[in-house]
Amino acid sequence: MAVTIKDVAKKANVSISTVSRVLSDSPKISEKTKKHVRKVIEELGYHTNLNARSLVQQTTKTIGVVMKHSESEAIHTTFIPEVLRGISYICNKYEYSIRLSTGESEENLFQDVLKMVNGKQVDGVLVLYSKKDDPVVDYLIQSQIPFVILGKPTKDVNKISYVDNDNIHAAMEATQYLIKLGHKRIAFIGDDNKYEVTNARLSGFQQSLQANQVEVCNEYIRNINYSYEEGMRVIRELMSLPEPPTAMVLTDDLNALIVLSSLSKIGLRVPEDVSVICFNNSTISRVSNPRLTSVDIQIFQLGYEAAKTVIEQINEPNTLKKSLIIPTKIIERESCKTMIS
Amino acid sequence: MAVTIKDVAKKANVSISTVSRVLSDSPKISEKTKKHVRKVIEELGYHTNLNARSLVQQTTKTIGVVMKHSESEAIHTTFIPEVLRGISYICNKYEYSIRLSTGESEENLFQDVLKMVNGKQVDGVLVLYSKKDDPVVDYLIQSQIPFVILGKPTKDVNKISYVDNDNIHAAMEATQYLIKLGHKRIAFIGDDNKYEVTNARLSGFQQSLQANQVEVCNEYIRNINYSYEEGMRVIRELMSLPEPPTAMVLTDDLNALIVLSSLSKIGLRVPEDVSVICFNNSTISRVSNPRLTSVDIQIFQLGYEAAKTVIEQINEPNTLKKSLIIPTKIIERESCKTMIS
DNA sequence: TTGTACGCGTTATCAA
DNA sequence: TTGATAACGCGTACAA
Repeated sequence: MAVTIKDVAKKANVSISTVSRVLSDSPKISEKTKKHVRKVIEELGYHTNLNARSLVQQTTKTIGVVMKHSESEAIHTTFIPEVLRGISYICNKYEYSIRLSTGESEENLFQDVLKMVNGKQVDGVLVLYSKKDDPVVDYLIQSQIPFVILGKPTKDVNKISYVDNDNIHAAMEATQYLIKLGHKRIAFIGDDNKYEVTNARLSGFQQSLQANQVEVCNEYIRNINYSYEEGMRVIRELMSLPEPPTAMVLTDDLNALIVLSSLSKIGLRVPEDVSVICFNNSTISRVSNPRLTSVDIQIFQLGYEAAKTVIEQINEPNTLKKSLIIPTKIIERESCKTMIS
Repeated sequence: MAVTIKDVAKKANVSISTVSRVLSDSPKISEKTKKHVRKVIEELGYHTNLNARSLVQQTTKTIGVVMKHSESEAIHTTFIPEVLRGISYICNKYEYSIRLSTGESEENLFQDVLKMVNGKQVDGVLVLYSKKDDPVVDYLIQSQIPFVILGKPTKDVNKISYVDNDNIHAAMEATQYLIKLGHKRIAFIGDDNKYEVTNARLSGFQQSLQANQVEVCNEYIRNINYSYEEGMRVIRELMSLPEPPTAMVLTDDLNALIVLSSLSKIGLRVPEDVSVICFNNSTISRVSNPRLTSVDIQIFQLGYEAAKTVIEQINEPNTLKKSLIIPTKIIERESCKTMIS
């Protein structure tokens, strides 16, 4: 059995409470006994049992991080490690720990969340996605636990704190960027439209076209879900249309990589034959061939602010729900070109 | 305050212990009272406080997962989400939770680990990397907590359970593969050589050359650490050598992507001018242009088995330390070609 | 400034 | 088949 506060007390010839007070550096304890007790703590190699502390303090100093469920292989490869970095940065700073909740299926994930909040294992929760009719979010609202969504809530917006980009606006800008280059036949290739991000970006795309009196052509709106084969097929179809697109906006740079390859396979060059702009600006954008012009959504910052907001909500539970929009920025590289008409 | 077992007991007119027994579905309780108590539990919305349970049972049913520290931006992008998938799969299956330990700096990470194992917040630990003189591992050994390394330990091999590929062998095979295609001037481009993987792969590379009486040329051994600029520089240098390499083995496919771009920039084609084989076989390998011949190290499986081993060690602490080697396989795609001499 | 005693929410042992 | 009660390890009023 591990060494407890009792053992320290006994060996130091003081009471348990004294030890406890030394641990929390209470000002009511003389420097002398502090020194003494600390020495004993050192000698015995004592460490406080965080479970016991949680039990009495009714707080865990840990947040639950809920990822997309992973039954599909398409965990957003470029996204996860980077948000995790942002989240970790804050958690380290505020001395919070992270409990990770993945889950094979949606049901599985839900149970996992249920368990950790019902089981009082976390003080707050950070949900890394947003989608319609998510039981997880419904439950979190009802449970009253502080939580924030990384993404735009699909409902109950005023009951939920969230951190997000303005994806509609960002997509408008991206589309606008292509239009300014003279493109009129612009395709939109999304990924998993179960999630709100994709929908928001599509919406922005469409709005931008309309705002610029460019005809929105439904044939140009496609979806490849991180599948190479699907990408090949879609690109082939798109480019063999009577009026093939001259530019494309992609919702993720991994998908953009697929499109780059597909285009190359059928002998088309980027940006000479078709311009490509994508979202996320992950490492992939920076190293592909050609390097991709990409909308930087500031993934690290997203994680950083989201985690920070969770902790704020924990510490001031009655504060208003807050929403934070992280700015985006188009990083120009080599994949877009003026349309010569 | 949340509803506790006491509240249930009171409302159901039974003792606390009866409720507890119902909770664990003890056979000593009559079906009748079980039904009754369960109904009350339902009505009150009672949920077990897992901290309290951990306290008395001296077990947490959670494992700590230690990632590389993240001060560098180069969290191995392609690796993390996929191992996490494997780990999650097992954790869900065995009803374990995951506590994630990242950390800005090495020191930071170390403190994090210290806290979670000293604080009795985890039953076991999974370290997702291996490197020399790692204080984390030293501490884990000394602390007696069950743990496993995903990677090859640098020392104390018989005190440590680990799951790994045979990276030396895998690198030999990859190199051999190029040699069989007729290549003699083969470069090796690694990534962060702080970690054991890179070293093992380099070693295998060198051994293979020697075994095949191919001269090992130190100028051919390089290191680009997920840096595009560095990649450009190295490739330029390499290819302007009097005798430039005709083939390369890369330790990661993200780096391979950089090399692909660099090569293209200076007008060299893959595989016509230089063959490229890489490790990890992530999505990137499958979608790049050309698609990369890659050593599949089975990342999911790695995570799966590692997590499983941790749980086994937890449940049978006195069993021998076990090491598991996950087989690798070269996935042939488009980036290698016979050398025409 | 320090000690006593109780409570946090469970599980487990021993009686009944 | 059920109930009291003692742990588990810690924090904290209250008392001294």
